[in-house]
Amino acid sequence: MPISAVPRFGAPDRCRHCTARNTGICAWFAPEEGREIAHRSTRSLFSPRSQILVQGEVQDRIGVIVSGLVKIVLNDERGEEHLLQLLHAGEIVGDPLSSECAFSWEAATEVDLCWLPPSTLSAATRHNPEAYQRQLDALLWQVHEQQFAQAALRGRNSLQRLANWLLLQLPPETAPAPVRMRILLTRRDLASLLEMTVETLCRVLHQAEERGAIRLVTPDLVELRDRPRLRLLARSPDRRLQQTLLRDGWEWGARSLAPALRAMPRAKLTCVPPALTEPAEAEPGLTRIKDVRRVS
Amino acid sequence: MPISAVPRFGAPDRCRHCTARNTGICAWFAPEEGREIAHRSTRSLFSPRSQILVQGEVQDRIGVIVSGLVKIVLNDERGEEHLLQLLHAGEIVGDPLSSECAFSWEAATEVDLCWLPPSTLSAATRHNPEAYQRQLDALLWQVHEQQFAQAALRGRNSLQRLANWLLLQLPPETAPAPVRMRILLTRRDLASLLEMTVETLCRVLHQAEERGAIRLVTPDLVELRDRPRLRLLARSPDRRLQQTLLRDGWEWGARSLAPALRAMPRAKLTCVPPALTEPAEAEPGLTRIKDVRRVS
DNA sequence: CGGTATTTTGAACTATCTCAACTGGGGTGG
DNA sequence: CCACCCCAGTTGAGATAGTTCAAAATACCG
Repeated sequence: MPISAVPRFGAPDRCRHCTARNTGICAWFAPEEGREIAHRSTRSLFSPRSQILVQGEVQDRIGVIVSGLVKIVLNDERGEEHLLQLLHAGEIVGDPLSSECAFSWEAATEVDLCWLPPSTLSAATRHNPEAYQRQLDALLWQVHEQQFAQAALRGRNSLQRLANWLLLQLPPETAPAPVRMRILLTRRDLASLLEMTVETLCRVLHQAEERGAIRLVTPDLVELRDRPRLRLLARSPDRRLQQTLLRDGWEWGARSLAPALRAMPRAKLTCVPPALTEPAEAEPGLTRIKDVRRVS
Repeated sequence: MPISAVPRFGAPDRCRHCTARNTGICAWFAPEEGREIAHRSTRSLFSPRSQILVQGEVQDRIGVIVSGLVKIVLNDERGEEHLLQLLHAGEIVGDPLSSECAFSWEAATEVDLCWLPPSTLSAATRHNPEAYQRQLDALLWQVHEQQFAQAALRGRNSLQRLANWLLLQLPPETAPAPVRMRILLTRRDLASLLEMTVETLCRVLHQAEERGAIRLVTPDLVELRDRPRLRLLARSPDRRLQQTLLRDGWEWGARSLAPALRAMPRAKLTCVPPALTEPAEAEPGLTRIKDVRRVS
């Protein structure tokens, strides 16, 4: 079913150089088990818009994302797509619980995927009690992540949702001067993720630019201009309340919400090292930008 | 902190007659463990609008809902409340992972809660490998539930969201003629859950009545008039998804296969036996209705 | 280059929100 | 027992954020 999948030849020690070997499920296994699994796993490449698992079809396997971004998509009967969640390197594609996919998994960027044999999970946990604990932690974290993501959409208008999302993607304050990020998602995908139309996303993006919070170097390259202002855009639009909330509200957000929120949808934008982007700006050839994207 | 909490005297065999003893976490323990836990657990009663755990405060314990509905509430910077999720009998209040509450847990109805000692969970799973599997299943289901709930809000207008929610609360097609349900949530809470204002909820509720899908016997008592029409109003984005939700939700609820699986949005309305509601309609005195509510 | 897909802009339209007033049940105190 | 108040629920009318449809501008690719 994955039309553009490109199966790679399997090597026993494939995992050794895998970038995902220390993250997520791959780190749960004991060394011997790891080798066994390495033998039975297969790798696939998916091109940007291809489907990995299709809603409604029967799945018999799960995969680990080695690189790239994967969308969890809900298709309604009008043909509309709803981007529910984004998955990053190290996270799991597919649903270990049910055999029939409730959603589709699609490649948002180019995706390198490592398929594990169907029974891997249960086998690993059977022999390795510690894997249980890890799996539990991972799931608990996922629940949290979902709750925070959901919370981030509530009671906010479009501009606030966008600003909030941008803030979450940004590198920390300590990053060197020209903070830049590449939006790896299409407008369509990002709009769907943030619960708005492409048109609204567009307007709101330029609104954030007009208000001096960011600059759009190219449609998919964002430069941070004024972090406090962006932070302001992400919060309450009500000016009267804004004042009072700058004291109390801030503490609130910082204390209870921020830690887990920051962990949330990172990497939908990817931070691009200044060294690589400078020349791209000097001569904004698009081939250059594509190269950068491949490198990162 | 729970102002209205009424601690009950502790009895060693308290669990024996507990309605939650076979659901959720309580079913995970081995008999001996169960007794040990029974000794160390405490019960509290919470009145409808009281807080059980407060966002931002440190929690050192988790509780099992014996009866009643508990809201997971997010307080944003403006002081607005956002109802993220509802929890039912047998489900867990509090977050086993982190010590500081990211959300508030509040009683939506009268709530009977059983507090477990902090280390209960880890202790149970340490001695009982099967508990791990159960915990995993419960969590996986919770992830599912969240995704479905989120999906149900997407790309739908207010009327569709309400109709969809009503459908999920309804007893199965096979139920006897006058299908009635009591809305246990206030308009405010339900509106928050469905992402709309109270006013919109009200209009949309009466819109569903005008279109002949339901009838509002009293503000909080709904009678199903025309299920297909209601389904039409919900304009289900994906038939398959809808079916999965309905089928699984009910089976799970009825048979209590996997404890946490009953977690579905069910029971925000409560199905009222016709025998009890008939007299209430004949003479719609509110005292009568209150009695019914207490009984159910 | 020329063609196609994506992004951006424009303008009319509409669902939902906001504010404000009204209702009716039911609890309270005289 | 009545008069009163209070609060959840309801209804109405104006304001508006966001959608929809349509078209221009720009990016992308052979």
